[in-house]
Amino acid sequence: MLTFPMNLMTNWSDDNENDNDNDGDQRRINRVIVDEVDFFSDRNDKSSSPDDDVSMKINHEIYDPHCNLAADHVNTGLQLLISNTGSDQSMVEDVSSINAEEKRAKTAQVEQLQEELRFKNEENQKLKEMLNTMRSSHTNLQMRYVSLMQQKQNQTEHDQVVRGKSEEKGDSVVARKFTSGTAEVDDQQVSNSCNSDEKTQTSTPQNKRKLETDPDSSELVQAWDPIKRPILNPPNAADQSAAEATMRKARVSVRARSEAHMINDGCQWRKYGQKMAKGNPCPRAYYRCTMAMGCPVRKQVQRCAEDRTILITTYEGTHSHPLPPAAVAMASTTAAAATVLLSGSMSSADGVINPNILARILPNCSSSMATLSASAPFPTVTLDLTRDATDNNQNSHSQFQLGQPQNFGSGQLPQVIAQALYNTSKFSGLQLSQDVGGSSQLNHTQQASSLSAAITSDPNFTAALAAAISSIIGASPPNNNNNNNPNIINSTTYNQ
DNA sequence: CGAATTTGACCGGCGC
DNA sequence: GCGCCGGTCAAATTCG
Repeated sequence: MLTFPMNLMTNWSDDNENDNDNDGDQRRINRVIVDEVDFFSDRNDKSSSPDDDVSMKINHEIYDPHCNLAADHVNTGLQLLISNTGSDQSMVEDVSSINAEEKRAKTAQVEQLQEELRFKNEENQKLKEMLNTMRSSHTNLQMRYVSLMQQKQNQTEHDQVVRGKSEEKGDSVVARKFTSGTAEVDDQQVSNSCNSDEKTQTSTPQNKRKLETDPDSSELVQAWDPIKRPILNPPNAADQSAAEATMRKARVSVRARSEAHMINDGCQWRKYGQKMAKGNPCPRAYYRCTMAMGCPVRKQVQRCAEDRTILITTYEGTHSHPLPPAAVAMASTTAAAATVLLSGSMSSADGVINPNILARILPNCSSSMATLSASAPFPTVTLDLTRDATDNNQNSHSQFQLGQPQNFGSGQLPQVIAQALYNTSKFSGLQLSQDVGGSSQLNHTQQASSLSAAITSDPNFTAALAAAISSIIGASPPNNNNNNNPNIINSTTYNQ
C-alpha cells in the first residue's frame, strides 16, 4: 500500500506535464499508463503490456467506486486535467488574489501582534517600576514593623530592669562602670583600626540633646509617628523620642579595600564638608543624600590611616524617599542596622548591647566581619570586608562574616554588604524566633556562588536575591561550621 | 551659568 | 570656663 499514493503522484505529475502540452493523444497515452500501473507488482514495471488481464483486473478493483481513497485520488487527477484546458488564467488570478488577501491578512495580523507586543512591553515596564516602588515601600514597612516589635519587647525588658535596679542601687554604679569599660575596649579597637570616630561617650544624653536641636530628628519623628505613636505607650514619649533619635543616629560603617574615592551605592550624594580627623592624616569627607529634598541620610568617607587602600564609609539615617533598585539594599542596610542597634542598645538601662542579640539574629555566625558597638557616640555596625574570612578571633565583638570580602570592585561592594545586612535585618525581625535547620552545606555553597555571580553581573539583582539569601540564613543549621568555605555567610556568637 | 566641590568659620558636646 | 573635637554651614571656587 505504500507504493500506491506514490505511484498516483507520479502519474498526477505526468498528467500535468501533458496538460501543458495540450496533447490529446498524449493524454490518452497517459491514461493508459495510469491503467497500466500495477500497484501490487513487485517489479513496478510501468511498461507492462496493456494486454495483461491480470493487471487490468487489479487496477479496476483499485478504481472501484467503493474504494474511496483510490477513487478520490483519481478524480483529483481528472479535475486537474479539465481545469487546465479551460479557464487557466482566471484560476491563476483567483489563486493570486487569494494569496494577496492572505498576505494582507497575515501582515495585518503581524502588525497587530507587534502592536500588542509593544503594548505588553510598555505594560511590563510600568509593572516593573511599580514593583520596584512597592519593594522599596515593603522594605521600609518591614523595618518599621521590626523596630516596633523590638521596641515593644525592649520596653518590657527595660521596665523589668528599672524595677530591679530600684531595689539594688549599688549595682547600677557597677553596671555603669562596666559599660564604660566595654566602651573603652570598643573605642580602642576602632581607633587602632584607623578611625577616631568612636570616642568614649554614653550615647543616650547626647542623643536626647541632639533630638531637641536636630531638625532631621524631628523630621524623622514626623515620618514615623503615624505608625509608632498610637501603638506604643504614649505616656513614655521621651523614651520614644530617644529611641527614634537613636534610630536616626545608628550607623553602618563599612571597611573595604577600594581605589575609588567613594563606593557606588546607588544613591546620589553631595559633599558638604571635609575635615581632618584626629589621628588620621587622611581627611574625612561628609556627604548627604540629594535624591530628595530633606533626606536625612548622611555618610562619611575616610581612608584608613594604617592602610590607605582601605576605604571606610559610614552611613547614617534612613532615606525618606523611594529608592532605585540599586540603592534599596544599602538603604535597607542602614535601617536594619539601626533596628539591630536600637534593639541592642536599648536592651538594658545602661545601653549595653544585649549579648544575645546577634546570637539570636545570626545563630550560626562565627567570624570576624562585622563589629557591633553601642558604646560609641552613636551605635555603629562596622563591617570589615578587608579581613581574611577564616580569621575568627581578632576581637571580642559580635560578628558575622561575608566570605571572600577582599577584592570587591567598588561598584559591587555595597550591594554585597547591603545584602548581608539586609538579610540580617530580615532574619532578625521576621524570623527571630524561628527554629533553624535543615539546609545543607551544598545549598549554602551553591546559592552563595549564585549570589556572587549575579552580583558581579548585575548589581541590581541583589534586591531579587534578598529573599534567597534570607532563606539561606534562616534555614542554616545552628552549629554549622562553615569556616572552611569562604563563600558561606557565617555568623558568630557574641563574646562579652 | 548653574551645579558641585572646597574650605574656613562656626556651633555644640564633652573632658579636664 | 576653656580647649579639643566632630559635625555642619555657607561663601568662594571650580567644573561641566
